[in-house]
Amino acid sequence: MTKELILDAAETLFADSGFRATSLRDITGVAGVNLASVHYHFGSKDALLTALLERHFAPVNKRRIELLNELEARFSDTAKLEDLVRAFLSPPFELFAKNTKKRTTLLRLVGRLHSEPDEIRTAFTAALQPTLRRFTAAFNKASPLINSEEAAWRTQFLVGAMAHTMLLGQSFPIESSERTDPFDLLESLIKFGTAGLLAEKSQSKAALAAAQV
Amino acid sequence: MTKELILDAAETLFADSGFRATSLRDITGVAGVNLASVHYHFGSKDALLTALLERHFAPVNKRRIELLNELEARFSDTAKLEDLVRAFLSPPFELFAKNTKKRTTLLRLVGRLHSEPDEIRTAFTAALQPTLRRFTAAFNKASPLINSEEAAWRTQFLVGAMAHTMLLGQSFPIESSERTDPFDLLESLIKFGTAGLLAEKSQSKAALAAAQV
DNA sequence: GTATGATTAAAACACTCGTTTAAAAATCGT
DNA sequence: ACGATTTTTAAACGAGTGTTTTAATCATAC
Repeated sequence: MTKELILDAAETLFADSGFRATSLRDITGVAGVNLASVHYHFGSKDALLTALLERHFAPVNKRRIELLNELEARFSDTAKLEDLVRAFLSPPFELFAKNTKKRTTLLRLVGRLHSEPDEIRTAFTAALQPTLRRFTAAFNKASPLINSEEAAWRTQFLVGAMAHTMLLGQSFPIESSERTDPFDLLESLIKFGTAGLLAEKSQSKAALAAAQV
Repeated sequence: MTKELILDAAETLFADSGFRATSLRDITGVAGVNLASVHYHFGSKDALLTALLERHFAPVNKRRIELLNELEARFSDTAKLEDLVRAFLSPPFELFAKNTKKRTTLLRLVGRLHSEPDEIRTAFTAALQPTLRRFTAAFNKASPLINSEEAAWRTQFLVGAMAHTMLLGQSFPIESSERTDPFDLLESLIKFGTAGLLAEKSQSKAALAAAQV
């Protein structure tokens, strides 16, 4: 029980302020448990973060791969790019939809993790890497205008757009729109990313120079 | 002289490890100056960061607005979207190109600032906000398929893709490509962002539900 | 050359951090 | 009901933080 209290508190605080800026005393204070119980149950602050990631984000990547497998099985080698993008982006949004209490907390946490200092981010990034490789290959196959190197770059662009959007969370700095259904946001992101991935490749400066010879 | 040494060292260290994780002793150690000189010249660690931003990133936003003004003056109200995107994205890349010594350090620093904990990021984000508003309006005008709210969202997507890309910097996790000319990266990002901004708007779930009545 | 002001230097301050220790309390099987 | 195990508690440790203080050094003008 204490274990859950700690994880819940840590989730919120990490999402709000980041890993390094959140002290164990902050966490145990919010959770209403003793300071030492963190080390009793998890061993260290780093291990607490690992447990946190394991609890929520391992399932996200698993779900992504599931969806990708379904698409590839169904459409052999002609899966529509938009479906692929959706398979990549929707699992984290679904994740938070299930945890109605936390609302956008988890989304912000994911967004933030993408930009934590390197020592912290490494574990998170490493876990994402295999998933990214699969999707890069799938994007590349579904977007014939670009080569594999370009596909890898653009996948990173998509990850960046996603992470930044999640980090902003509910505090989206747009005056006009009070209606910020995260799933509308997801749909916009899918359209944006799909079009970006499909765009004609630009010629590199090196290629242009060679063409003029 | 000491002032410059401190700024240079802080730039690199902040870019590598983030603001919070970098101690003043780290900075003065690298700079080879006394610890107290930071407070003598800047007043505090926060003020040091402010000075850093002022030195490099105020010119970036100024340049963006300059380029935007030129485009709008030249093409009245039909500026090409790709040119607008280029006007927004290229100044930070030009910035680092001038500082040949530092290479991608500055780029990584900008990328990281977009995701520092809120207290730190606020100043940086606030400085970006007016620029973002101008570009959002310009994007909206040049991309007739989307409304102003959608344009604001997509501008944020673009910022996210840019920030993430800059943060990755030279350590781009792509095996195949050793040739990572940052300006090729910029061109790809422009193509990606332009296409994303031009994409047809998706119907929101609310709109779909209304249509079925 | 010496007085004046700007800069640097060394040391300490008050505080927070993650972590550890050791005792108290609670839980559970028998 | 008691003994064993798990969990919680309070207190402290050592290291590291930003900041301040005080004295020493430097540069510059008279």
